[in-house]
Amino acid sequence: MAGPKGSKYYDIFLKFKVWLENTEGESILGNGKFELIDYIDQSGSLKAAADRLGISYRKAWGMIKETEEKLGFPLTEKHRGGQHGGNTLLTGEGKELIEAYKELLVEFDEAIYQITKKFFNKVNK
Amino acid sequence: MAGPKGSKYYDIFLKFKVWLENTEGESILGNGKFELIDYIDQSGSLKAAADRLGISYRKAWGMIKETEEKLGFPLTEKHRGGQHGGNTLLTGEGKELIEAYKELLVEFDEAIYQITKKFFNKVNK
DNA sequence: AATCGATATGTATTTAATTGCATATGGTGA
DNA sequence: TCACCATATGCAATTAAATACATATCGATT
Repeated sequence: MAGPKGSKYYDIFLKFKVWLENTEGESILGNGKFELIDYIDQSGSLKAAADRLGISYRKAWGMIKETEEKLGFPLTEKHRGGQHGGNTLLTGEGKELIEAYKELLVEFDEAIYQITKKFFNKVNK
Repeated sequence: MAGPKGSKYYDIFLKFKVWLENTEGESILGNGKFELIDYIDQSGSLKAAADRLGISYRKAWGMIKETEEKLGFPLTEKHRGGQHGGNTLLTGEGKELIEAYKELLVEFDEAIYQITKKFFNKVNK
């Protein structure tokens, strides 16, 4: 980590996480679900997104369902049937959400840099 | 949340979390453990701190042990025996750590305020 | 109408995390 | 030296979370 080799917190790192929560304190979506939604957007398929994330289709499906239920509106538009079995696209809200989240992460990273630096300066020796 | 009543994300909140991690990606200490350490500092007793947090002594003891093992140095100084059974105090490192963490949280809160506001402005309506 | 592949979903299983239980240790003051 | 009470720690038990398994539905294309 920050600081010279051998300092107390040399191989300790400060990590952070952001997520959306409802009034009951239930997590609605964090990084994993954002990634899933992003991949759905890129591939047009829930199955493809699940494969890419290395999780089961069953799990990915459950993640989306749970998120949409808690949010109260859909992020995806699913179609089944057809020669290719079906597909999943993002709604306008879904697209807006991943865009906003990506920007959020960038800004978070920037803000955190200075804070982290200061923290380790204080604590390392 | 941010935005007028009735807006899409009206009762959705953006939350964050910070914690220390080692090179193996194991969590070393997050908010719960910081709180525990802070209460130990205030009370001079692991048991009192556990009671205040509403967790078992067994659990609190395990939290401290695990943290110190992963960190590689002690945050507490335990004494047992005596009329009152014993007590637990913070080491210099322990005190420094909770001080630094408290400041970190304040700075995080400040930084996040603007970012959160922007996020919900983008995404609400 | 038969095929194919993704969506849809209940149920069972396994694994991990938490909690609780029981019991030992140690030292000060009465 | 006995009682008291917090620290110390293994182990059982309970819960919760993640994964796997099985099976159904749907509709464009052939």
